[in-house]
Amino acid sequence: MDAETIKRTLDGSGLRCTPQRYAVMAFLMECKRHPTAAEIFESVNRMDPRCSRATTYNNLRDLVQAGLVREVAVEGRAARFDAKGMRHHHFICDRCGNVEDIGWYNVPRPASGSLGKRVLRECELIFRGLCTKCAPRHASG
Amino acid sequence: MDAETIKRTLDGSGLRCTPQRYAVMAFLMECKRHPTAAEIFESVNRMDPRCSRATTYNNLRDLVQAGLVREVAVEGRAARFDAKGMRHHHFICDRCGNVEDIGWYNVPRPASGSLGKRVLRECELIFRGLCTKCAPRHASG
DNA sequence: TGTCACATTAGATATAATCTAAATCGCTCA
DNA sequence: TGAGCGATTTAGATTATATCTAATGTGACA
Repeated sequence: MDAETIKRTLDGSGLRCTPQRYAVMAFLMECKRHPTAAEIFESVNRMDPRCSRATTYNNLRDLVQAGLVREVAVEGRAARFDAKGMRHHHFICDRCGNVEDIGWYNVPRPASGSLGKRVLRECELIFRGLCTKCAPRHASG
Repeated sequence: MDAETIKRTLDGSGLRCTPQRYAVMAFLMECKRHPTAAEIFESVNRMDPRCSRATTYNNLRDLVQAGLVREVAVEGRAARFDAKGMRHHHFICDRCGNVEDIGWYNVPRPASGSLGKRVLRECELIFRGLCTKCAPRHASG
């Protein structure tokens, strides 16, 4: 994922490509995990101390609003973030709260009657259980 | 939903049926909305000032752990709660954060290969968009 | 009635996220 | 090049949400 691609992605969404915003987006794009805002801040700030906490949160908000990044709320824990690359669903570990990708497959929409006058924008599938790390641990104790 | 049913439900989950716990459970069972913890506390506390904030949160945690209540995390907002009655999916309004029920229908599980060694416990569908209240407001301004 | 585990409490504390007001950046246009 | 100006950034305060603590209460049962 080269710098030019990220710059063009930001430009295409009407977001100026500032060093801080670039750093947040680049980090999310190369990050295999689904980091929390605090993790993103730490990581980006370590690489470039010019990026403050507020800026990290501001940029995450902007990126989510622009549709470039997805925010995943997790019960009782900090939200996780995720650059929208290939479509996928999410698996959330009940034990450690980690969020992982599950390959995308089509989900049947609800009957139009059950939506009423609501405007449907997105439709996502969330799986819950124990992740690979937590499953054996849980089994033994 | 009579008192005896609630008492039996709690007993059946190994939870003592205290007045506070009963009040939280009863409120959730008769509540059509999906209230936040703060709303549950206010409502229950108004009816019976003996139920403190900590107790409300403690009991919500216990009820969720016992599988009687579902917690729904909402991006950027307080979590919502929901007595598990009939199975259903959820619609979350992007604008006001309200959570509403969508009639349940079967969701195809992921291919076992994509789950790896994960232990799958639940599988839920989340719809996002604008609720009935917010849709017209949004269209006009 | 005494005991013990479970429950509850008020208020302090922790955690996550946002707000504020001032400073700075970096386009655009001349 | 440089003035104007809206977008962006900043440190730290503040808010919102939830949990913890240590003392107290409660009820089933011997």
